[in-house]
Amino acid sequence: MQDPLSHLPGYALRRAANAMLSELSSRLAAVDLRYADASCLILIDANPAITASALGRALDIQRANMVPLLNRLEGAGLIARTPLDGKSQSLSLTDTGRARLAEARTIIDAFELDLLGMVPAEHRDHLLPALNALWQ
Amino acid sequence: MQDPLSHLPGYALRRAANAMLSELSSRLAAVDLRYADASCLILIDANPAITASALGRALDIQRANMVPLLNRLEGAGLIARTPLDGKSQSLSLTDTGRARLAEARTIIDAFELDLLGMVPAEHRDHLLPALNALWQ
DNA sequence: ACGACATTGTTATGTTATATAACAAATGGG
DNA sequence: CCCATTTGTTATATAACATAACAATGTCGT
Repeated sequence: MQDPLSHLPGYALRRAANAMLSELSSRLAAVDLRYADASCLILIDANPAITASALGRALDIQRANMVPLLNRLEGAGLIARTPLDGKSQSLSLTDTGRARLAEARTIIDAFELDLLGMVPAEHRDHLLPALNALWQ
Repeated sequence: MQDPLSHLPGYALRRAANAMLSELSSRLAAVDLRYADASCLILIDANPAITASALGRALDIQRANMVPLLNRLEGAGLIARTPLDGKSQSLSLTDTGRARLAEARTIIDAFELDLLGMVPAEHRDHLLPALNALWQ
């Protein structure tokens, strides 16, 4: 089968991201978290009292789409929303949330190692800077 | 803002792929094609009389999800489905499809150049092999 | 201090991509 | 020739992402 697509960086980027996301998602399912959930927990942990919209901006998720996401995390008892000034609300991890995040980190760290392990050594150190240049 | 996520290859991969896909999609909209449409046209062109399910396998798209995709391409007059053996059907580009593909190629080629141009020179040649190692 | 303007959280809604299960019809290997 | 597999298809569900609108609130310039 002729595959002219593999020569296109954009196509390879898409396929690689899909494969990665699918594998990571299934591993995170073991602790009942989605990819976006884990990202939120990590970012809230690193930025205590961050605002819902600031979190959305950091993750490039629209305000409107943060609502069901945060509802789910709050419903699972992982985060708490505290009114900040009548308009904004500050987000924080509950104890349960911190514990779950610790579990997620174990999974994620192992995953990232496996991911980099798939890349031939001579290309490995170039991957992260190259990828970050594409969006940051 | 603390951003522990940018250090994670998996996260960078996701963000880069999203940024790429969003930009390419909006450029392809100029010729009324989606990302998946363009991929199909390219692959059908490179593999004349390819079967619908073989195309789906090559693109990692489920058989069931190929149906609306191919319906759309056929409805737009870009491809033709020809019964092959009573069970399979062979796909081919119409003249309109070939012309549209030529337009798409111009857009895609320019896009891939721009994409690689965003990557610092010292990392550039490592991107494609690194990405392909992650899924192929 | 006030008024114009921007921001926040939210609801509602739509689209795209992707997943599974089921089906009839047809193929192909043993 | 039979049985497992493949093909195209329908129906359906979920996740991710987008837009528009809204009320309430904050902010900034004057």
